[in-house]
Amino acid sequence: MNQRVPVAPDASHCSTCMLGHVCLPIGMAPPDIARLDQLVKERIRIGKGQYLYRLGDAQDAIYGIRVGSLKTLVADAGGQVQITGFHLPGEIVGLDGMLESRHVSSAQALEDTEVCVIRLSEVDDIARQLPSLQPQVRRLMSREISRAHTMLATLGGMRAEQRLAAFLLNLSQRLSVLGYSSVEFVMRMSREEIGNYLGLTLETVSRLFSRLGRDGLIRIHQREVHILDMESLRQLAGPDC
Amino acid sequence: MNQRVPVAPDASHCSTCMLGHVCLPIGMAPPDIARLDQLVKERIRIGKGQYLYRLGDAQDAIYGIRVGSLKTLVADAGGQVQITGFHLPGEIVGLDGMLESRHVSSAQALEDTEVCVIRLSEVDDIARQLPSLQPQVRRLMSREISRAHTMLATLGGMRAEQRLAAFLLNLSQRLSVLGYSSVEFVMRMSREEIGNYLGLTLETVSRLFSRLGRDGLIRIHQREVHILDMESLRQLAGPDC
DNA sequence: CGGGTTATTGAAGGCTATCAACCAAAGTGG
DNA sequence: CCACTTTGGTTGATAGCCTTCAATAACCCG
Repeated sequence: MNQRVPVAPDASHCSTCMLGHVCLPIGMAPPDIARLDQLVKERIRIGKGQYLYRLGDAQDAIYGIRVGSLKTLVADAGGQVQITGFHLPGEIVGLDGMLESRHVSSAQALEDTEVCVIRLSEVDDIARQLPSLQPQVRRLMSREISRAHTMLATLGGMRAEQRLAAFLLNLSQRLSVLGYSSVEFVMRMSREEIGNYLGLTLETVSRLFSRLGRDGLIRIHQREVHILDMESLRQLAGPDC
Repeated sequence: MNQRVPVAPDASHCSTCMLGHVCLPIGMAPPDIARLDQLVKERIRIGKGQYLYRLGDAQDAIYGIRVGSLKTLVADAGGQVQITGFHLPGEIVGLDGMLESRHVSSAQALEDTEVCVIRLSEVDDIARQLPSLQPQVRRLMSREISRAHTMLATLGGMRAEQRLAAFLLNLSQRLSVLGYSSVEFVMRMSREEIGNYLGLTLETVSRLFSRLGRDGLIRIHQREVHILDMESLRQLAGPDC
């Protein structure tokens, strides 16, 4: 099951973490970042397929992904689920569910994953000596709102092929920020998960991947993707991406 | 244009506002709510069709709706827009765009509207004497994230008729919280706006309204709706709504 | 009252879901 | 080590939902 790991005194902290440029400290002044080091006192290791939290669990912390990846999902009473996001290292999950201090979604590991635990009570404590922390948390939440709104535009306004192109470009862009190749990567999620996320069936996803391959925009084998023609892919996805 | 109105000393404050049970103070202890009164020093009146803020505007405040209604929307470089929400009195808008202190969406009045201005700098000031304020703001943001995720599930997993039924039920429920009838109300938005919001064309929306009318679930004339069979409507929308 | 906006309705076609078969890879267990 | 099973992915045929194009009607506001 999930393994809770206290952070050793000599272990990597926010100020020395390689993900500092994308994670919680993003955009903060270096002296402020040093003060974040007290914030994370615990980490959690999650095996592939395990849950970091589930709908209904008490919520008193948010989580920064250190290694691995997660999907977040909501479920209705009928058991139908909707994947609301795929999350890579440096991203913060668990931002919903503060209304009732109870998670209204679940987070499941797509591979073996480790997250930093950021307790909200500590946030309020440390914010007394670090006034830039509260606005920072708001910024992170704001980013999640904005991300969800962009996703609404994708589901509401694009057709299947556009959605898939936008999905690939988004993944490519986020991986490149982390230092990985933007044209050659492995998708950690199944066709079914991609389809659910994009409001399509897995068959449609598979077909469209094949078509993008036939058209020479990508080369794809199972979950390994090569982007061969980034420009055409961008054109497909629309003016933004 | 928009009219900025200082809040008179004897005017209604959060502690005496009729919307206290749904707006920013929701769930806060009464003595804490009294302290919120210093938070709102200004209101803005917006005429129908006018914008409260637009994409790219500097952002340093959030807004609580006092009277009227708004839609929020995002736009891509190609000019395509996606409506991300319709907002009623008591709801807070402007929660996105904190990442760069610049709005990444726009908010437009569906009718003559008045909002309370909540400056974020004041939030951080007042929070020093009122520790429950920061968590409260996070709760509101968390609610918006959760709302967006629910909407993703609607767009990703439901067919047109279900989406429209869910839309009507959602509106009905929110209006009833405000003290209005839950079975008879006026929609302030056009068919096109509903369609955009739900990822449908305006023709599909119109057709489905007509069909729901023929089937006896609702009676509809232009923007006036009577819900005749709430139960069937719920059944249509799915297990939750 | 007229002009423009908004809503309704019809016909046709395309996109995507559904149903189904098949394949590949990875376990599983004897 | 090899059948057998399971899981995930690909591809085909068909149906149907929803969009698109189009025309008409109703409404609203100056």
